Amino acid sequence: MLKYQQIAADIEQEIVDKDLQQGDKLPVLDAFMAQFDVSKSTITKALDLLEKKGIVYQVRGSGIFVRRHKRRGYISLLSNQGFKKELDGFQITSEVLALDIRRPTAEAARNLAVNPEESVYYVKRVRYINGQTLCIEESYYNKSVVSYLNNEIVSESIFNYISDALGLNIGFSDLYFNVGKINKKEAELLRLPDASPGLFMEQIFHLTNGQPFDFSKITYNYEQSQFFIQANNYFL
Amino acid sequence: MLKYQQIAADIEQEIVDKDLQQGDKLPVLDAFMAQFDVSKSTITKALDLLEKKGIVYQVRGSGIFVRRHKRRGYISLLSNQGFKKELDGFQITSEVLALDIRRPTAEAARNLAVNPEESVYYVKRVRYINGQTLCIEESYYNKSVVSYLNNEIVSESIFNYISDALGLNIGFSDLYFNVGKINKKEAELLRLPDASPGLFMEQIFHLTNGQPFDFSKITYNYEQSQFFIQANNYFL
DNA sequence: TAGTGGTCTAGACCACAAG
DNA sequence: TTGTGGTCTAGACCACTAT
Repeated sequence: MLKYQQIAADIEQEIVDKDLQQGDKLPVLDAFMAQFDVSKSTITKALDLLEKKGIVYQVRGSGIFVRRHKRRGYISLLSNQGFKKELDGFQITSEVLALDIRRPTAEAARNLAVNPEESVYYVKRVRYINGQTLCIEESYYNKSVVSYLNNEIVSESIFNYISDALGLNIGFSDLYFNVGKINKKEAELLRLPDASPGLFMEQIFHLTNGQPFDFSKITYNYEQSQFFIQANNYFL
Repeated sequence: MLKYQQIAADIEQEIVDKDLQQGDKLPVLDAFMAQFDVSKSTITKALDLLEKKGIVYQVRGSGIFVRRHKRRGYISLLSNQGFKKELDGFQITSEVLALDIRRPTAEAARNLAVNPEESVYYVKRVRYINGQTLCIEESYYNKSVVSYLNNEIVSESIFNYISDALGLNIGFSDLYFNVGKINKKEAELLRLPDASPGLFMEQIFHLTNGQPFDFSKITYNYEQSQFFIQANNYFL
């Protein structure tokens, strides 16, 4: 692990351990430089990482402060990998409805940037949170990247498998969503009345080298769908 | 403007001018160093900024590539300032339903971190996109930050006023949302049937020094609500 | 092996905030 | 005025990709 990543992790851990709250001040740069025995740039890099993650904010001339939102049970749309951390204390399980190798839809082929003739993995799951339906998920995986999947893998965290077992590095993702009414089939799976509100999401995941490997379409149970985003204003 | 910001802006402009697409390769670092006559760190800083904005991705040992999503008409949830840029070609207008100074609700006071006795600006608007209802927006502004508002300002972009006229620096925001059914009052304003699906968003905006100054509750017309997010995987 | 991006340093200097 | 974070440099060295 790189120095600045380790330092960032240490500082983050310290925030958790000391249960620091929004607005609490962290030590000054000089203190961190001494503590970790590294140059100013390395500390800055570590803090920039924490800032990107939405954990601190830096104020010139003043100090470094903790950024911590207070609401629990919201799904973070930035931490990519589905749920996990944001929902600690919440139990996520999956029921696998389909797992096979097939031709992608035109839409899937386009989003995965693969030839429509080329087979892909298809996975359809219903996901549950504390026993209640959370969402229906249909995923297409580029087979030349994700070469093998089985029922066991697909019942657990597919992303853990991809990064840990396959050693692939997940880089970034594009996420689109809109709101509408669910159809009869979706209503059945989500155990909701027909034409209930629904959140429809599409997400394309890329490796760090830019290659798309996963195109997913997710329909959320509106009763369980609470999301949050921490945005930074790089935009001016 | 700082060197690295200017360089980032120049590179971004060049991507637009040359109409580069997702995956297109940019010049190598050495070329940029020569072109702008700055050190490697400065170029790296500029490219990191563009990476945070979701405009490029960098691949070690390979190069720097353009990242560009293809779908148009989606509202970016990361570029903070409501709409504007993402919706070029789309006309956004506002109808002001209320503008006054009042005691905040308990909820607004909590989110703005002000005393419940302390008056705040309250603004309620309906926003239209190409003449169709887009959303209902109720906003509370911390009066000790946003000291003055009038009907003219509030009919246009409040954020432009805050940054340009008041000279305040908008830093980051926390955004929460869920999906449900709109009530009768909301249905009227959005010109939708009662109990239509709706997206309910709450957003807290902070200055760069961390002070919250705007708490907004927004109800979106589900027919006009298409959103996108470009996420990076800093999370591992 | 050569090319390319990433990390890290030490230090000079700048810009903003607080007292 | 002092403290604090931010920018920028020049250069050494490292890690990954492509060929």
